[in-house]
Amino acid sequence: MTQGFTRQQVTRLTGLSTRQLDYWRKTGLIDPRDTTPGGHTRYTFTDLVILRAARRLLDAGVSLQRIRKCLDALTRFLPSVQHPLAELSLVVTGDVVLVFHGERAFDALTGQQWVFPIAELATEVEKMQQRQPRQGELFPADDPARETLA
Amino acid sequence: MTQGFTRQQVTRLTGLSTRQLDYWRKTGLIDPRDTTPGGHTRYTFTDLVILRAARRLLDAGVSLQRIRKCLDALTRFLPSVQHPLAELSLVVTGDVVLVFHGERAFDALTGQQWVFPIAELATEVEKMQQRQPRQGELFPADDPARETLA
DNA sequence: ACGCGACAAAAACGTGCTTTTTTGTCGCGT
DNA sequence: ACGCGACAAAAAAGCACGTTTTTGTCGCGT
Repeated sequence: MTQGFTRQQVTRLTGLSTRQLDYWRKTGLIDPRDTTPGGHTRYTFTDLVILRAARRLLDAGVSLQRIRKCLDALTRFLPSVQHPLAELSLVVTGDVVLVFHGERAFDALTGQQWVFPIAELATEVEKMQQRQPRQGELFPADDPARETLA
Repeated sequence: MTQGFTRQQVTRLTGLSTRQLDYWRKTGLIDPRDTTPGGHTRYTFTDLVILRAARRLLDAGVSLQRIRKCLDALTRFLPSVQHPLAELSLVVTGDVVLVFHGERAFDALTGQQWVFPIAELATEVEKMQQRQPRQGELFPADDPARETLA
């Protein structure tokens, strides 16, 4: 297998600058293990995927600080996922990153779930419509004490 | 069929206040047709669905101004969809509303598509890895004039 | 080539403030 | 009940500012 990617290889593969690579490594966004005896950095394949994703996020207008938080949150909310960015689908709009995991979607920062199958709303309202009283009859919305005579 | 929903019925079905209904109608977020000779408003079923959705969006922390823009954008980007809010799925996070239409997802405000199947990134990088030259060989990244002798 | 340090420009963030939007409440007439 | 108008509180948006983060560039040593 590969021994690890050099910095230049990574810049080619990701389109990131060496400056960014260094800074990101220094600030802890990634932590490639050093394998060269001379203290040179070697990036793993997983690092590559992460960096590639980060690049796209940047292009999408997501700031680096937000990306940091997202990555933090991902590993926090999905500890079972070994390589979050390789297994998940992200959707970015505006300044928010959504994570799709199976059927669920949630905010990558807060972990809050926010799925609205609006279609179900229609049926929901329809159902409420069914229970609508005929004319001027009030129905006991908040009267739990109302018991039928069993 | 129903002749149309009265204001009170709508407040019950949607959980919205009469004030909101009036204001929203006045500011053009909805436009129920008047059917009563006395000038009383009658809401259509579609209005109900829209209002119900708007309510949930509000609860989710989306401001009304954003909802306005979203509704505007929806009818603009998906003119083929007769009743957007009844056919689409929305995902809300933070201050953004995503629309899911079939396989695609895009920002409800800008219409910009932002889907990141990160998994495909892996294979993408893998492919680039394949084409990687052996040692210190430079490969002609931007040299289209390089022709083999055919 | 890589890693590091330093300087500076660009981008993003937070904060406090003002303006606009939205909502609640009351009242009056139909 | 509905619709409307008016006043005020709450919420959101916009804006200017200083601070922090991020990036580019240059240079030096390995």
